[in-house]
Amino acid sequence: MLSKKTKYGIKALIYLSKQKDGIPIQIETISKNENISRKFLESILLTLRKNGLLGSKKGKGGGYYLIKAPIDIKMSLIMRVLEGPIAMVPCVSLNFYEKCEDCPDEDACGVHSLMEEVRDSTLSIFNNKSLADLIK
Amino acid sequence: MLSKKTKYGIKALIYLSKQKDGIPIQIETISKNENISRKFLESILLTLRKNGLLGSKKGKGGGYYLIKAPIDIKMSLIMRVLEGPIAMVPCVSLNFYEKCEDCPDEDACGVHSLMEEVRDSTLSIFNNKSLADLIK
DNA sequence: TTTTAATCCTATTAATCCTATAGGGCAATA
DNA sequence: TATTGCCCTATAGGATTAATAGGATTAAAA
Repeated sequence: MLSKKTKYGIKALIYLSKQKDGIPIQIETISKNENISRKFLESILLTLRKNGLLGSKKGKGGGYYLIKAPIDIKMSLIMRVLEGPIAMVPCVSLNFYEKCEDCPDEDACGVHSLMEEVRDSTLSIFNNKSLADLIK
Repeated sequence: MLSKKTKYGIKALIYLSKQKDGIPIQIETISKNENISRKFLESILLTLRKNGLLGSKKGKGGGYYLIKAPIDIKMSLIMRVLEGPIAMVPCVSLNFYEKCEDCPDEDACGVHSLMEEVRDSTLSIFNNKSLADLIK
């Protein structure tokens, strides 16, 4: 299930996509327009900035803005930054791989190969969708 | 991320698939062979039984057994029973639908249609895999 | 130079969900 | 009727998520 963090983050990104390029938008503005808790949103925007999705400007007239064009922001990146691994099990995760301690042989594991399939199909969707595709 | 409940449940189902049909296997046996906490496994097998995946026999010589052949048990059912909705958001869930309280128009929502795609592709994998496919 | 308006950052709380355990009840078999 | 093993509910503890608090820092404007 999608966390609220991810949901709020995507909403904020969509909101920013609709603004004029480069003009900083304040947290408060997004918070009110999208009905998201001010402080919670603050921490979300911070991680989006730290992961290179947003730029910010401090002080009066400051705020957040998109660094790249919406069409150049893949959904797979957004999902990884906000939600974490796309795979359902760590042992098939490309970016967050971890071995199962209880599984002697990954290649022989039925769950492993099943989850690999799921990962591939999900990933191909997220890789082929950009933030721009969410705005219609 | 897949919960331990689901992981344990699948392991137990695989274990039962490998047994002779209809012979009840005790919780204790599965617990020891698959290294799963006895009591936790007990509650998992109970939900599998209540959802029509397993049968049980009480008393001496009792235990759990598969009701259907592994090939007739779709992974989509197993996932729904153990993990819950397959969709990432309730508003695109087929079996556990819930309206987003913050979204005025689902058809205009970009997240909605994106998650519908993800659901469809995941579901088509789970619908086309059975428990039998996990055993190789 | 002072005020004001913003983000930045860390810490903490509150709530929820997940994992695991406890203990007795109930049914079937021998 | 004793024993075996599932049935069921309750609950504890921990991890994660969601939200809040408060001040530090930076930049623009008065």
